[in-house]
Amino acid sequence: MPSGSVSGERIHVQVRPPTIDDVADAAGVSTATVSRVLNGGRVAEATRSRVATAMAQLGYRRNPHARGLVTGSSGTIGVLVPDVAGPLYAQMARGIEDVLDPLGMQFFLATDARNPERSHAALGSLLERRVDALILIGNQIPSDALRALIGDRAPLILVERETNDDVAAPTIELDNHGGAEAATRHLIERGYRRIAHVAGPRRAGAARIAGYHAAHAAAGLTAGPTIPAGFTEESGLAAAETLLGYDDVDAVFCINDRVALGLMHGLIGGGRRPGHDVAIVGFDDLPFARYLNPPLTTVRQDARALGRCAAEYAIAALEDRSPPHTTVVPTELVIRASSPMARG
Amino acid sequence: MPSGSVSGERIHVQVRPPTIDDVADAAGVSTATVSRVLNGGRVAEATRSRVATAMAQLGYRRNPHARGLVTGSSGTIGVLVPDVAGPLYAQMARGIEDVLDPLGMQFFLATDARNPERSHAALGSLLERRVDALILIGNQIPSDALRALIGDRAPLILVERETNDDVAAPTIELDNHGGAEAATRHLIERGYRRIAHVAGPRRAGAARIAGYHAAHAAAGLTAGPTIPAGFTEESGLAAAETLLGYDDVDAVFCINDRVALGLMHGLIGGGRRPGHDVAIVGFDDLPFARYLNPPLTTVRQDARALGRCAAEYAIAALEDRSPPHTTVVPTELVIRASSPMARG
DNA sequence: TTGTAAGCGTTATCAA
DNA sequence: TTGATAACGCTTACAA
Repeated sequence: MPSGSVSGERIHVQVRPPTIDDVADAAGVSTATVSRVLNGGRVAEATRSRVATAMAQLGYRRNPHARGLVTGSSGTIGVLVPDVAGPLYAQMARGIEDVLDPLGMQFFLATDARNPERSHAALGSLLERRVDALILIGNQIPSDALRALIGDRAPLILVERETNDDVAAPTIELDNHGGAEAATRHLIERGYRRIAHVAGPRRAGAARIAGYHAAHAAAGLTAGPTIPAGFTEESGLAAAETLLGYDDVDAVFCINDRVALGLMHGLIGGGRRPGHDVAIVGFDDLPFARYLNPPLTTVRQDARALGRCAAEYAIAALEDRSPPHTTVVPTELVIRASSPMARG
Repeated sequence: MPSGSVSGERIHVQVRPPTIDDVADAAGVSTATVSRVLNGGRVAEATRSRVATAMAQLGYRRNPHARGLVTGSSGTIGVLVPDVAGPLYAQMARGIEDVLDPLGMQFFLATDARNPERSHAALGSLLERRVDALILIGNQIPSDALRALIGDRAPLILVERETNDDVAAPTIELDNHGGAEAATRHLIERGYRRIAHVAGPRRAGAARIAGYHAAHAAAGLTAGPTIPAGFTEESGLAAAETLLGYDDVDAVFCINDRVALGLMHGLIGGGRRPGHDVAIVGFDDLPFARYLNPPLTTVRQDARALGRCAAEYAIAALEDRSPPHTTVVPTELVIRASSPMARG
């Protein structure tokens, strides 16, 4: 015998969420009819509204598990990024959300921290979730391993892939070469003659190095020193040490804004004035760039657009419209005070 | 009659992923046994290894939809953030991932851009996904609306809630008051006597204003002007305009680093030298802070730890271990060159 | 220790 | 236009 409820007592019952059966009962129709209302099938208007009322009253939400079980799809996309904390990756995620959200789709975000082992594990758990498609950003898994892992489970979209072997999948890339070339050409046009490059690793880094050289070649100039670095302020700071050794360098093109920031810091510490003694150009146009002292000339990339593009391709692939094989997203040079006309 | 396969032809068949039945057949056991292996039930070692082999050979992955359907849970947590692109939110997401990943759980990230309408919609789609728990970051939905929407569907964890009405849910907050007080006290101790505050909106902003006043009160000083601003460089720049009007102000405590950056930029533009004519303190310790010129004194917050904490509470709630009602995460003052000893 | 079988909440195929 | 009903792939009593 259940104990009587004491006045003021509040019994917490975990209520079972309403099912399609509950709705069908409430509306006096079959579950098939409710399902048709849900999925936009042919239903008499009167019936439809009765069902709609019942759903609203019960606060019905369809169960995605049951739905996924029968349809074989999850309405979900898996996104693998190197690092959630990178502002550019966050922007890409935002772009992906821009297109998924209106479609009622969501995405799982996983990170691999550029670690191959972690990469495999993350991809595994994404596939485990039965994502309908996969967007891989800055990925480094070799193409054969990728294929072995993914097979035909889900269409694949690659963004800024970091290896050179070809994968039979739509790829979206930033115009790293063009951006670097434009940045370097800008410095040349402003009268700088000894332009160093603080370079980044991997594929994107290599493309920017190539662009840097191309601009020199086009102007009939000899490229300056290339100093290898990473992607953070810290490695920019380290590059400054090296650069302070060259007193003929009058401009530096940096692999990105964060490196440029570290570099500027180091140069100032070494008694050189960015924007006066030495011109600086970055890459990315992070929010802080225009507020630096001096404001940083840089190559803007629209990471959000990249994300949007990737998501659109993913949707296209799901709908059997095959997306283009390779897309290159343009960059834009933003000129600020860190690269004035050379005093020469 | 199916046409014979032509030599060299490659027929692309969308292969049905292996099911638990396939594994059972391959291993010569029942599906129940396979399920036990999967879920760590009692199985003879010999059987277990046979099943494991079969799973490996087939490349079996359990279907989360079927699983979710019967268990009633999804192994998934919903996270609602104001804005994916904010570096701090990204760090929180990372902290959440830190604890979810080892548990084989994943999270859905939704954003509301501080927009109430969007907030409801995002929460709806998260609930639609049948997330097992919900982490709301910087949320502004009034408590009654929140309860109406969520009910008992999922345990709720609140991080840095931005309204004042109380919700019966575990809440994690940054020590905004303490951090602001420490920053202001630091300026006072360094000999500054006319300290302005570039303030932020909402609850966190109010707590920091209170901390700023508390430090003044404790020192028997009168607080300087408080200039309302937002959270970006742009509003810091605008605040600089105002501040240039006060020539007695010798130090500024800013709501965050981005605002401090904009402010410094504006002050320099107005002929005042941060770290010389005027001391500056920020909040957050974003990566760029220590590389500014001068390096920015700021209040570090460990957003990743906040995220970890939230995820742990969510897990605890799922396991019926009730998490503490309110947790305040401490901050740490990081002293750099933007706040030297006052010359006075 | 293992197997049998009954759901879980949908969608989709038939008939009516 | 509607309604039965059989999957979908898994977990979990209950039996053996």
